[in-house]
Amino acid sequence: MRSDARANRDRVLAAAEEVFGKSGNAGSTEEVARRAGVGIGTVFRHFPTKRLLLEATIVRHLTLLAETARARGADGEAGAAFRRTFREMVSGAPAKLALVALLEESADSTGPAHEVEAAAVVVRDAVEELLTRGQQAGEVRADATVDEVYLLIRALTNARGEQVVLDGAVDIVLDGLSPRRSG
Amino acid sequence: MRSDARANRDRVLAAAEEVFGKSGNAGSTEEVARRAGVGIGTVFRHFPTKRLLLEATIVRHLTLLAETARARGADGEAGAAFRRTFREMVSGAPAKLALVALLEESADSTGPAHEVEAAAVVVRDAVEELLTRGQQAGEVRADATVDEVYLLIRALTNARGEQVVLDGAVDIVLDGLSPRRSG
Amino acid sequence: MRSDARANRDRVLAAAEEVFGKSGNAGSTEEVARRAGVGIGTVFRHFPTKRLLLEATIVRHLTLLAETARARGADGEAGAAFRRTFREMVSGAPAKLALVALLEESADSTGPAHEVEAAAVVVRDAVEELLTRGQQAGEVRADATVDEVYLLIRALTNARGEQVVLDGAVDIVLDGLSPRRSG
Amino acid sequence: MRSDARANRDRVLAAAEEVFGKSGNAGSTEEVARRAGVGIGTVFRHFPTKRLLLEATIVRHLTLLAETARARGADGEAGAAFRRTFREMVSGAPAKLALVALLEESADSTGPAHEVEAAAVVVRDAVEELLTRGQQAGEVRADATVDEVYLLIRALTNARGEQVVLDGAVDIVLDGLSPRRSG
DNA sequence: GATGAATGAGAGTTCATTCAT
DNA sequence: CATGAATGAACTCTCATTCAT
Repeated sequence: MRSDARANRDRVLAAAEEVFGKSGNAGSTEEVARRAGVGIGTVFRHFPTKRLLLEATIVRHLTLLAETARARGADGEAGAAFRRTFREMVSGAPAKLALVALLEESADSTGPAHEVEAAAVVVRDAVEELLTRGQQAGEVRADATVDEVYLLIRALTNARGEQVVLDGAVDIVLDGLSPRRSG
Repeated sequence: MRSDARANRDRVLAAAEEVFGKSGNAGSTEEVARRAGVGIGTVFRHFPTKRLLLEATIVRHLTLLAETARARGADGEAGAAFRRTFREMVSGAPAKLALVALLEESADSTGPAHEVEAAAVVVRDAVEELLTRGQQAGEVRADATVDEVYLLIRALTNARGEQVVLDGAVDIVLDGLSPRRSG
Repeated sequence: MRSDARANRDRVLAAAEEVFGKSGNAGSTEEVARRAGVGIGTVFRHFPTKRLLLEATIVRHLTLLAETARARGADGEAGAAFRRTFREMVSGAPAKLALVALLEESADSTGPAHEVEAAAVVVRDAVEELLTRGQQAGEVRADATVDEVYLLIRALTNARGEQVVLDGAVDIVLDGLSPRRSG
Repeated sequence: MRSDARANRDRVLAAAEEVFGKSGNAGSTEEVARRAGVGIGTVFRHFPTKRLLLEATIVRHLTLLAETARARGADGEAGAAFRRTFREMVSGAPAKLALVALLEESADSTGPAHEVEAAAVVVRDAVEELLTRGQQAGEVRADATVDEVYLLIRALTNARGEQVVLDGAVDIVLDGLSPRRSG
């Protein structure tokens, strides 16, 4: 029955990403169970508290994000890879990075767990690698730091608005990240 | 006793801005009452539902924000005024514009009330005026739209991070908003 | 200023009869104040608890009822007077005697106050006089007791239904109260 | 655990009948839970709003009442069956039919739900059948309508008073319902 | 291991009552 | 005396968490 349990765990996590991604921390554990097609007890067997479920959801998402970033970064020219990945992280994962912000609302507020921080570091590292390669290729301004780029990604990820407006805003930011003229 | 009531109303609003600004919609009305130093009944006398309290808090904040923007915009040279105001809106009002996003989480989800939308329009108008004047002075890129600029402000306002990182990110964005070189 | 106070007291009582008559004990004291056109403080100055306001309302109503009964009873022939009064008490005072029942719902449930019982006794006495005179005139069955008649009045007073149905039911009861054939 | 749930549901309904029968709509759901020996959450799991609990209580009571009426009505001679059932409905179910009246007090006041109305119709139908049979047997006055009889039952059901007085009042009413002499 | 009924602390809201003005 | 703002206990309802089956 090990595979059943594993399958249930995954369905719960997928359901949790939907629910928390849409309704934030206000999404209920029962809603997660319903969408996963399991009983509420099963959710709590795998994730003993709501907080842990939220953390696992975030870790899962960040891990997928980092993998995508690495895969994209391997392809082709450095500057284009950086910009493509920047765009994808912002547009392709709507409201998901926002999950991280939810942890801060969480009652006990003991800050993100180690596992979450570790996963976030992996994402940051992926961004860093893309950024560094872009800068070395002279396609991204040299004085931009990973922290700044990562903050911009997070900020835009959470922004709500029409797609065309968001795309325009990303264009502006990427222009700001292009190499400076004189010096 | 009218002045007492008015004073209490203001204290409640100030407390609500703190509480909702920090904990989002998850912040409790009781916490607001506690911070305001009044009984729970007093909060509900002034704002019959939590939703209305949230809306009043947002309107108050947006109104102050618009006033600030207009005051700043009147001073001096157009491009500098635009950039100064952009910076102030992002840095000076941490996590406050985020309040607007909270309305979407609100249970009934009937969208923001008219008063809130009206207040948001006032802010957008203030931004628009600054943007237009900056563009006419040739200090801001001509193809940037208000919606894009407003989205960037909102996105950065909600971003969490160290002040120095945030400042750097704003620099990047303002660079992206500077006039394009050759067409 | 004594007359002002007296006038306010009366307006409050009249408002209370409306409110409690319609909404029962669920009617709020503030609603009473609003209808009376006075502040909530004024209501509590005259009637220190809701319970006392309710009792005073009932006493007022019962007193008026008894007066009406006595006035009616003085007119004309005994049997007709009895029947006319019976009808009027049932139809003319819809939902008002029901107020008495509300006392039993009242939280502390220490039973009706002495004043209320005294007023109820006056009503019962008025009914008794009418009944006795009707019986002495041979127009009402001799074996009917005051308690039974009074219970029938109270029961029908509280009954909800269309007027024509209520009238028919009263006819049936009055037939039951007419002298028995072979007795 | 299905049988436990069913048992709890029934205990809650029985407790609700007690509480609402005695204190009306003012009776609290917490009191119901206490009497049923379950947690407050259990009550709300079975009946998501107080209103629904009230309705279910009424439906249950009316259903039992109709069943009793039909069972009694099948036995023996028509006039006796009518009178026996009339007595039982009035005496055997003290303060319970009154529950129906409570719905009108209920906040939203959207009137009784369909289920409640349907159950009430069943009771009325049972009364109608007994009445018609009694009239056909010449044991009940021919001009009495179901509505009138049903109103009398409801009125007397709600009446408070000593048993012996109530019995006497019922005797009077049943006399009023006996066939008219020279009609 | 899975299930879902039961639990009860906590949140929003109401309202009788008090008291400063 | 009148007023109405302030108070807080109590109520309805939600939801994370537990546990018997």
